[in-house]
Amino acid sequence: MRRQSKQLPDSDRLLAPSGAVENLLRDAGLRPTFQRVALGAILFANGDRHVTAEMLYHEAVQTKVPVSLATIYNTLHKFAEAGLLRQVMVAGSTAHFDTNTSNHSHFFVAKANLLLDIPGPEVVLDKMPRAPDGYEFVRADIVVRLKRKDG
Amino acid sequence: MRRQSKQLPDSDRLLAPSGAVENLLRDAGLRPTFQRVALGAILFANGDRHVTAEMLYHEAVQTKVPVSLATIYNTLHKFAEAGLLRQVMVAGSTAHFDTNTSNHSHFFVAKANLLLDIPGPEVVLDKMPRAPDGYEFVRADIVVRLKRKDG
DNA sequence: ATTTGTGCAAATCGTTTGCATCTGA
DNA sequence: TCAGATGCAAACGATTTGCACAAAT
Repeated sequence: MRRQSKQLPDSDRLLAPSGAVENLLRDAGLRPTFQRVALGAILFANGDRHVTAEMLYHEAVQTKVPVSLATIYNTLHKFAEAGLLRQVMVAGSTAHFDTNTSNHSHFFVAKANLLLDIPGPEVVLDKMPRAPDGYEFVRADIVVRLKRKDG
Repeated sequence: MRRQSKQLPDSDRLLAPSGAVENLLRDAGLRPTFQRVALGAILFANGDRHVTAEMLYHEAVQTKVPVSLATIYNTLHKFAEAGLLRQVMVAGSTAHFDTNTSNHSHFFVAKANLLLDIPGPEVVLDKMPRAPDGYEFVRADIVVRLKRKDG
């Protein structure tokens, strides 16, 4: 069923319906501009995904969405602020964003810059440590680093 | 007992004895150059510490150790390669290095760029997830993010 | 009409690299 | 002697910023 894209940005591809995305954004208190709706359609179409700014930018360009890299960064941060995305700080320079905003852990393959959700509640902390005096708990991040079996 | 430093880089301050550091480096297969010994003295003097390149650089400059930032980066990576340090990828742009190379978790205060060991085996994973086919486990990193109680 | 978002290019930050020069074994 | 280290400055990649213009309420 998945034919090649034929310059039809809003059809012929697995994108979320623009109307739905518009509401999503409005409900999150964000102005549904053209680029935000288009990026939202890319991001929230199918199940959960992980993107970097660069990845989303390329995807947008391929989908003929007129958008600049600066706006990609802007949008990713706004979405994250609004709770539509979760920023995953896994390592190194590049920031990853996850459309799965629930509390879960990640696999990360450094060489491939590949980020994956760990399915289910398989990884859990045994005990929560108590925060030192003067500080309060924000969140526990668990990253299980992997490498290819050969490499 | 701790008087002010008086331009006496190798005394009058809690530094590891150079001889000991030299042996440490030699045993790790690293040439004990002047800067490496000096940086090693700073790093391995007292208990466990965490440094960024920038932090170590400033400390070195203050201690009148002639060293360039490039060499700091170089040295930190060589030390890490040799198992004398562990690189902690906690977030964002800056790399942290930990003189505690044992398997343990961290607290991290983003605003202050402050990294702390979580004492003892307080935080442990309940279950290890099995790696997806084709991949193998490298290591699980646990970072408990904190913020100041007021801020 | 006013606020908010966008695009571009320049600026920034942490880090790496190329290369000539020094240094330790 | 000579591989390996150092320092400097330039190069780098990801991200951010300043500002003029455009779009949404």
